[in-house]
Amino acid sequence: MGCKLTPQRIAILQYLDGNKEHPSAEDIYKAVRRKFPTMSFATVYSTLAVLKEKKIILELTLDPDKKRYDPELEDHNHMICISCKRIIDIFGEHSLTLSKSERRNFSVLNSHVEVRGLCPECRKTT
Amino acid sequence: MGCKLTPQRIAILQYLDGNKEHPSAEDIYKAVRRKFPTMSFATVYSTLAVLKEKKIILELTLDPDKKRYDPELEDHNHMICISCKRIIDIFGEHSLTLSKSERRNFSVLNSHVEVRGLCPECRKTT
DNA sequence: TTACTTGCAAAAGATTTGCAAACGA
DNA sequence: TCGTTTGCAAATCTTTTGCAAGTAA
Repeated sequence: MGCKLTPQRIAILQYLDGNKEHPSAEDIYKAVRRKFPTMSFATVYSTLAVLKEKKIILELTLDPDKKRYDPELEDHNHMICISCKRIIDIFGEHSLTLSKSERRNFSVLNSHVEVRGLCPECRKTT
Repeated sequence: MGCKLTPQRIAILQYLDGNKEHPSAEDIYKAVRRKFPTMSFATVYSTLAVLKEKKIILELTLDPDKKRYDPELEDHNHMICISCKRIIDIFGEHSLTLSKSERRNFSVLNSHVEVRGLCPECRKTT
């Protein structure tokens, strides 16, 4: 993988693999600490930094409170529930029309749609 | 305006009016403190909370480091330079196709496109 | 072996809160 | 006047960093 596969990193990778929850660093810390009681936040953050750099996971910024992480690599977008902060993947198409000067001036790496709203559960409650 | 128009709030509003910089709370604090040397962070944050709630400004979450604020109320999207963190408005059209079940389950309040890339200045340098 | 990684604690940075004094309506 | 707002400091929360000890390759 281009970096040392320590047991801690393997545990984090296993927790993230196929995970649709878009967990925060703390969620990951709490979950993985069950296997590794000595696991520290520093290790979680440094592992996330490595995985992010190697493009094995995405760091999401749509939750205003904290960063969330996503192991889904297929191109997709997200919905966030403004009430419970649950994040849901969206795989539909999306398009954005950029003006000529925008396309000329800004070199685009990627684009991402954030949909804000209420999830089914919170819609019932409110 | 439905809340007390204190000189501090007026100064913050004036600083934000027509501002295309997408300033952070600290940017606003530094700028407005020139007029009000006693201005505190607490006042900036509480004013921003009021303006946000009254939908007079938008709180942007696309800068991973801190929240940024935008007085532009017309529907638009944003580009962020991953190098210098400059945020630029985009007024083009955008569309996102949601599946039937997505539309049925999630009540959408708004959607927003974040484009990541390099701004003209940073593209030259890199 | 050895450079990379871990774990702890402390630090940093952004944001929030408690509360008494000040003030706009 | 009176309820809201300010300003200060302290607190909170997330994330980062320094460093000695441990470990994968």
